Amino acid sequence: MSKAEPALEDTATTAVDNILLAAEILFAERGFDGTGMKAIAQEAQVSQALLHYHFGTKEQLYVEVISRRSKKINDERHALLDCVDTESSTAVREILEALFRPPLGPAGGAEPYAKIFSGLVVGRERDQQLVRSCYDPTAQRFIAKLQQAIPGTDQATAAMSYTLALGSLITVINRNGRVERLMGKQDKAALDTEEILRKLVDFTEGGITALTKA
Amino acid sequence: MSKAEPALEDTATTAVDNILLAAEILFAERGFDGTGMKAIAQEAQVSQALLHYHFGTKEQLYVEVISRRSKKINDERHALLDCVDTESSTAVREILEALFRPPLGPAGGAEPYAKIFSGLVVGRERDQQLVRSCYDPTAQRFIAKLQQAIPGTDQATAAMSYTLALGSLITVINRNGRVERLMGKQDKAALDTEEILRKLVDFTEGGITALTKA
DNA sequence: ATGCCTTGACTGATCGATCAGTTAGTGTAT
DNA sequence: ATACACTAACTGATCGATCAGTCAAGGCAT
Repeated sequence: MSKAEPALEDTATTAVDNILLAAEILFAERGFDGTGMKAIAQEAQVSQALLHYHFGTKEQLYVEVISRRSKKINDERHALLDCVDTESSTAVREILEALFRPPLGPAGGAEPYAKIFSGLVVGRERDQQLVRSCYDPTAQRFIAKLQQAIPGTDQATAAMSYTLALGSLITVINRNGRVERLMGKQDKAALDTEEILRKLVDFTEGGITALTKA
Repeated sequence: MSKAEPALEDTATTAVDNILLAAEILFAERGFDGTGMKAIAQEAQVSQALLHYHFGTKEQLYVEVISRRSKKINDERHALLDCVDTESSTAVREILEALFRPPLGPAGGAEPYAKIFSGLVVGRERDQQLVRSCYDPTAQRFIAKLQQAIPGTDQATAAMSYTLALGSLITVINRNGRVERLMGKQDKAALDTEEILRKLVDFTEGGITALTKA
């Protein structure tokens, strides 16, 4: 009993984890400039000074939130992508599913991050270097895999395909209710994630086919 | 000569116009929370108090910037959309071009707004009501036109097509250089607007075809 | 001289960041 | 075992800077 055993620490999270979680939620809801260190500290139920003690500056905390979450997402993407057989007739669909499913958050708990993720795609200057370091390497892997799956596709076309497909994702990842509103749905129920994913893959596969045929 | 004639006011803009232009630029670069009224006043070369005199609050100034620019964009969209013959074989392509070309900014001067436009699509709570009032009516017109052009398409499918197509737009409207970077372009020249527009229409038309066939 | 613009000066509030100081745990010499 | 030294974790108080917004007064047409 002399040692603390981290194995059984279930809900008893550490202060650092509390801060990261609180920061992720608030950054997602209000953006970087809209979120105060005081609000994060209150949400995490720690003192504001502790945030600076652990992360230095607000910007470094922001970087930490994004780099950690992006690592989880991209690790999951890589695992799915490596399973794709580029010779298969459904290769493109599988590649797209590997691209879309992890950020759509089937592995629980990534929902608040979705807004940050979307924001990065259209991001300001601050975010662009983050995208470069956290997402560009993975993007290059997807682009290369697309070129393998569709013979005769140059990097420019594959990169454009990747970019446009990613754009389609971010309009449905947000879950702001606009799609349902434009659909004229009477039942207020949100769309099912699997259904969205299927339509997303249908749409982007059709788009890529059109682009690479042209 | 007793009246001010707005016809010949070329570069001699009014203070209100200067404020709106400065606000648009800064809101686009730094976002709502990242932009201070002092910075807008300096950019517009007027006093900070004048901003509050003309627009009341920062939020009202923001609304004014977006509602004015969105009106121009959507007026242009409506004009193009009304010219589309839904019986034509190229109807979908023409509809998509009507959707994409105005915000891509061929009519000069809309470039800084592109970042605001993108931000609205993935927007926070504040922006969602703005999207509803400024863009939803136009969106419904495009969705209805799509249903006319592709017989047998229900509103849900057309709305999903519209949403996904719009997502593709916002990744290329930003011009943050990522597409060129992922393409591995040696020449630092940015992509031509007309070329981007063509690929965008190719991609989204293929996607919509896939969605409506399914 | 009346009414619309425009301004400098200013307010209280909130921002991110820093500080000295407290607590708890750990190793170490006696 | 006991006393001491050192460190990581954490906090309350407070800093200067900046925030959006206010106000009385000046300029300047008609």
